[in-house]
Amino acid sequence: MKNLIQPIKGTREFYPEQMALRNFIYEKVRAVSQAFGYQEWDGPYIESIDLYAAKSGEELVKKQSFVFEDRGGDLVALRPELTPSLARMIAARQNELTFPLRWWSFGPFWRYEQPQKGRSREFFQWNIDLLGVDSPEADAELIAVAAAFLRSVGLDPRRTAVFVNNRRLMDAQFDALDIPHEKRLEISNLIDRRSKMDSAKWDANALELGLNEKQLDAMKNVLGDYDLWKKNEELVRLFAALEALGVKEYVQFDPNIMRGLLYYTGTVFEAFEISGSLKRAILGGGRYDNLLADVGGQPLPAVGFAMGDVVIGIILQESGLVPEFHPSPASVLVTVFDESMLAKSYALSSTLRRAGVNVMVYPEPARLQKQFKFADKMKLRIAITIGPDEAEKGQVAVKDLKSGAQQIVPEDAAVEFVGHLLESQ
RNA sequence: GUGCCUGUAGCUCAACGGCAGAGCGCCACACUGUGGAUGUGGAUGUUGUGGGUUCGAAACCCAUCAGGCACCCCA
Repeated sequence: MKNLIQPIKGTREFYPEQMALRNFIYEKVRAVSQAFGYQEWDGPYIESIDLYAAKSGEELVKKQSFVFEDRGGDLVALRPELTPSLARMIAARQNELTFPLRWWSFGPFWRYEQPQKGRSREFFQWNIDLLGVDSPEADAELIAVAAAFLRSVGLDPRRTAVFVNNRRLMDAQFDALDIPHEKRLEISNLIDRRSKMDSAKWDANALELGLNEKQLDAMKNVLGDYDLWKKNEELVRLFAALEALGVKEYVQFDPNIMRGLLYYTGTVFEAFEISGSLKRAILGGGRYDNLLADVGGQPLPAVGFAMGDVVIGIILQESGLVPEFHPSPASVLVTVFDESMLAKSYALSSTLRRAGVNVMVYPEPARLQKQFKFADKMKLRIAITIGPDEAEKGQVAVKDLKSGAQQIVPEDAAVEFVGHLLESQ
């Protein structure tokens, strides 16, 4: 045991129970995506480093990507995000695709980070994007998709919320405060961290970045003004659309949401658990209208978001929202009484399978006690035994493991009897 | 890359300089044609690794590896 080679730091091992959670998230993601008419797609898992160097932030490419040299000497990266692949694939077929385009994807990504709660180096991410429409209503649709997902997994508005802001609105505030353009990125990053820092320290940092006292006070007024959205026509329309879409109770305006990524141009949003142990975004996204042109395509407006599987997985578990784990997909165990009964047991299992029942056969003769214990641990519904007594009369013993009742039925009636038992939940 | 914390049985942990233990789980039996409950018994460890201090180290010191948490960044 001590000599096991350890898995690579930050990678994920999905034992059946974790796999069930991953599949649960995937199923919910798919259902919501399809409910809004989005098409599933995927890109390559490895890409040339150049794809990211063109537009992703330096941090993401240089420090957070798994980069290596292939046998031809080219630098390739395990994809740290999907949007550049999306932009390229769309640009390559821009004249043949039918817009507006609604695409979603769920697949693995890699980032070289320090693993900690809510963060691993290998993770699955849901990406969903609407391309070709530039309107607050399109932004609202994506936020509605996010809210619909939260609702579908059982997270209600008391527990989770989507916080919305708008980059253009904030830029107008920066203009009004005479904050120079070259400082806005750092100040935005600082605003992003505001909820995690104590206020005195935050103030000190802001002054250090070059704000004067007057600007700092005015900035704090802006960041505390939760009615600021009423001054922005885009946000007024956005909230009207959210109300019509039936998700308004999930959404709040918050001027402190900035988001680090450089390419956002308008609406930005992030979903959080309101009172949980985790101060990490469940999902985040926004409008990015310049990206297609940046990678060499025709200009194309776009809005989308991404959700990692790690944070939502922790929240679902901590909230008790993960469905009960069923160790085995089978509902029936056919026991093996002894060597001479092996063939009969296999034959019965085959008959049941052809009738559409998921069936396991105990793989060797063993004490029935052991076999029933196994069936119990695997949470199977039914155990069937064919011993000498049954075999002699052409019968089988069917036991309902939930009620404990066992019934002897003719062999050729077994399929029907098992079917009834399984239907009776 | 920086800081703090933790590595003891399959799991959760105790022992904090003096014989390495408990609970859960596992296996067997009570009960050789039937699971969940109960009882009895049993197996499992180079105490992460390497070195040092000491009559004596799981414990103290150094190094190293691994993990967790936070910073950074972000899904």
